[in-house]
Amino acid sequence: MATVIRTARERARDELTLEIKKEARRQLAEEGAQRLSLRAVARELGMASSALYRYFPSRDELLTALIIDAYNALGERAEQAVAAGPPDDARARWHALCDSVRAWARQHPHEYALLYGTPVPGYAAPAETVAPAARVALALISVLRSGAGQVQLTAPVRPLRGALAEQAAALVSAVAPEVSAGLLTRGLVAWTQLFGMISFELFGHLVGSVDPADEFFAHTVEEMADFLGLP
Amino acid sequence: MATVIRTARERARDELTLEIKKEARRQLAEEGAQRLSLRAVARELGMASSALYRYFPSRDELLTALIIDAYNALGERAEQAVAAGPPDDARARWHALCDSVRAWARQHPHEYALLYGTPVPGYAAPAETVAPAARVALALISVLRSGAGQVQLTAPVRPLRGALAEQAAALVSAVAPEVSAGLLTRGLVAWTQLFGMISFELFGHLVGSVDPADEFFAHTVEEMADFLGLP
DNA sequence: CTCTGTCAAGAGCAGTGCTCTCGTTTCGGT
DNA sequence: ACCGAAACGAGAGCACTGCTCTTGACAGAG
Repeated sequence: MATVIRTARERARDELTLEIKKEARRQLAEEGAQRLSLRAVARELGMASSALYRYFPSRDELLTALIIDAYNALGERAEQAVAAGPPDDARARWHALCDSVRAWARQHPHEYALLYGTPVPGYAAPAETVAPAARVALALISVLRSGAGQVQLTAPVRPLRGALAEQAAALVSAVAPEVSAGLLTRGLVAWTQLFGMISFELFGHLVGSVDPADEFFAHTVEEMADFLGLP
Repeated sequence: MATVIRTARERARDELTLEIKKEARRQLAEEGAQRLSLRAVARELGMASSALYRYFPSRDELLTALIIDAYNALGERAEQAVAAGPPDDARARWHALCDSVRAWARQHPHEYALLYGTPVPGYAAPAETVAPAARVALALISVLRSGAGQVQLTAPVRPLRGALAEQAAALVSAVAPEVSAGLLTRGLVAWTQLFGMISFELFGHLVGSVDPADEFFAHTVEEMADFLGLP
């Protein structure tokens, strides 16, 4: 196969592409996306800045590559956390999922900000990013599915009206046939709550109220598990 | 008073300061904070870029001024929405609060991103920003206080452990003496949920699931009202 | 009227993303 | 084995950016 018998040129190209992403990721982790500079990457790699354009057509493309890698890293971590939890304990899996996402975010704050912070102006997420981006959400849904049969809601879900009913039904039939539309909607609420809380913690909005946020986070995850009716 | 009898110089200075902020806000609203350029502001005002530094010592200082203005605009809008609601209907006030925040965010997406998106690298929020930033949270707490007596929780609040118990107690005694620590903690959960949901909507994370988000937002606000036990 | 502090403007520095050109190297087909 | 085409790295250069420093003009206070 052509993918196995590669010319020296192709091997060098692939290696350099990885090297560029590695150095870019290093600068991203240290300084943030805003200060990620193509020239600085080139300088660190000992090459001319113009040479980088043979590998990434623009700075945005390089950032997109980093975004995809970050989504996959976070998604993989979340999937592993869910898979490692006891199969019959949806609540434990929910905790594992939330903890893993928060831990990753705290370990990679700039990458988290790149994914869930302010989008780059005039930047439309390319189609290649949506699948990696969906992994965390799908992990959350897999938790709901694993506990779908034994869900015990303390309060009944308010009826879904109009467009929301259709959206929820479409999602149910697409990714979670054994979950009710009401429970899936609660999953969406918990999803936005999780990332809202993590963003507030990382972006400094909890300073002065519940910072450090470890116990607030643990408590909230538990309360949201109740909200989801997880057994 | 010296603030009334102002020299022509002082008046010109104040006017130009406002003019600069106005033009900067215009560019911010159009292009986002990332692309806000001091030189472009100066160009638009017909002055040299170096002259701007007599009014704002750096780009960050100008951004800080815009941040404070934005926090105040959002805070004022939220306070008015709460105040305009029926005094004896905490649930209606909660809806008004959430709707006003979302409406402002959708009308001023770049300013919202400046407040709740990725913080600028190496930028520590100056002390002048914390009071304006707290206004929305205080408006939320005022809703909790107005309904504190008649709260009916569908599920009891999980016990607060360790540091969280202390943090919640400190907040209660500082800003909401008639609210229980458990309810206030739920308020914090709803607070992070609200901004998480709005951020996801504005930053494009709801595309493909519940976009447009109007009905999802309304539904979630109602469910969170139940979560808070609002009458 | 003089003197002092404020002001706008211009030049300049160091940095950015990106483009174009120019030799050189490498690869695939003949 | 050769030769043209494609890929490559380097360099110069463009149009920007935030920011600093100097220079000369002007307004306000004594």
